[in-house]
Order: sequence, then C-alpha cells, then structure tokens
Amino acid sequence: MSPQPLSPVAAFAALGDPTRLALVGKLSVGTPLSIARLTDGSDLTRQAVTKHLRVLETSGVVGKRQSGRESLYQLRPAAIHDMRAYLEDISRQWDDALARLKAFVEDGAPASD
Amino acid sequence: MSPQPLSPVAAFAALGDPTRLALVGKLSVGTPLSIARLTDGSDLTRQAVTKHLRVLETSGVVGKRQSGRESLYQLRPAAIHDMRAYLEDISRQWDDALARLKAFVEDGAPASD
DNA sequence: GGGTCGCGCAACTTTTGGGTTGCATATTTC
DNA sequence: GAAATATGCAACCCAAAAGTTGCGCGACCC
Repeated sequence: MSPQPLSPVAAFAALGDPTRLALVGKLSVGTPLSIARLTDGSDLTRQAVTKHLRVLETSGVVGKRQSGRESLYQLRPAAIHDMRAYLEDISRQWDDALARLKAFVEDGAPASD
Repeated sequence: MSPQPLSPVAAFAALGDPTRLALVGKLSVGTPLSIARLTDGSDLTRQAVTKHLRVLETSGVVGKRQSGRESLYQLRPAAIHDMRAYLEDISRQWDDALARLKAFVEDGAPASD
C-alpha cells in the first residue's frame, strides 16, 4: 500500500521543485494520470518524470496504482492536509507570541508564570 | 527591505530541509534571534547556519535586520500564509473534482456544457 | 504473431547543496 | 586600546539530486 505521510520535511522538499510542483498541479484536477500523460506537457524525459514521481510517492504526496500496462498516479490529500496543519501550527505559535507581546506592552510586565 | 514572497516553490524548498525547518521552528516563538543564538542548539557550524538562513531569507520565509554587530532574523508570517493558501488551493481543486465526480455518479452524466 | 505503447532498471554525467576551514572586519566591553 | 564577540566572504570538499541514454519486457491492438 501507499506509504503514509512521513516527515513534513520530506513533503515540503517534495514540493520544493518546480517540476514536482507542476506534477502536483496536474494531479490536483482529481483524475489519476499515467506517467506518459504526466510527461506530455513537460520538456523532460519520461524517465526524469518517473524519478520525480517516485520522490512524490515516497514522501506520501501521491499514490500509485497499476492498471494494465500503465502506472496511474493520484494525489493524496492527506499529505497536503498535513502540510497545511504544520504551517498553521507555525502561524498559531507566531500569533500567540505576538499576543503575549501585546499584552506585555499594554498591561506592563505580567507575572511570567 | 526584505524580499516579498517569491515563488511558492522556493518557499517549499526552503522548508524542505530539516535544519531550516528547525530554524523556522525556533523563530516561530516570535523573538528575533541572532545567528549565534540560532546556532546554539545545532551541531552545525555557524557558517552552515548562516547559509541556511540566507536560503530562508531569499525565499522570503524570514527577514533580516541588523542590530549593532549582530544579524537578527525574524519569521515572515506572510510567506507562511502564502504557502498555506497555495496548499488550500490544491485541496480545494481536489475537493471540487471529487464533488463533480460524485454528482456525475449520482445524477448520471449531466450536460457537460 | 508483429508492431506499438507504457514502463522499469541500470549506468553515467553534470549540477546543486550542505558543510567546513581560514581569514578579515566591525562592535562591544573592560 | 586590547581582547572578546558576532559576522561576512571565499575557496574547497563530498554527497545527493536531476537528467539522459540504452535496453529489456509485459500489455495491447489489428
């Protein structure tokens, strides 16, 4: 079966490449696509695309399914969701920090514990 | 001034490294931190950290400010926000696609135009 | 069955990235 | 002003990533 989302790092790294992000874009339309299909628009070799897909699959961003002679790839929204959650966590921490700072400035040094 | 968020690709790539993601984590507490401060926990050289910070800055994830002899780095929530928005866009496209598929299955082929 | 289509594997080349070391320089501190 | 701090810059090293080519093989179409 497809690997569950691993580290957020791997997922971010997976999207941190123009080719792979483009692939994710194509897959975001929902329809499972074959390697040949995914290679079409690009100016890369099928092999290059294959390698990128492997990276996306390993990081849990996409899933692979075999259908006859073709390998169909599909987006895994769970991975996307996890990344979003991670970023939201960072945002939240930041907002909390700002809120504490604001309180500190307005109320004058509150008890620190 | 600090560069505005560039491509989402650059931002994702910036977070796609354990060291840099850790740096972002440290900076998410809100307090601006110097390079020496950011290097403390790590087992890397200050130079290595400096390079990573440069990547984070170039991609717009963090901002740099000079204070005397030290360089203070700070998170740029706008960049984080942009990444979230990007991921949400992908999620939305996916959900829409699924909804269309569901409608198709339940209602039987609706007019396609 | 023969031709074509879609892939996988392996070997190899070329960039890019992560890290280090060494040295120079501006700021602080005493 | 001397010592200590906090950085910046440049040259280098090594490993990993991106991409290509060549070849073999199962799946499909007529």
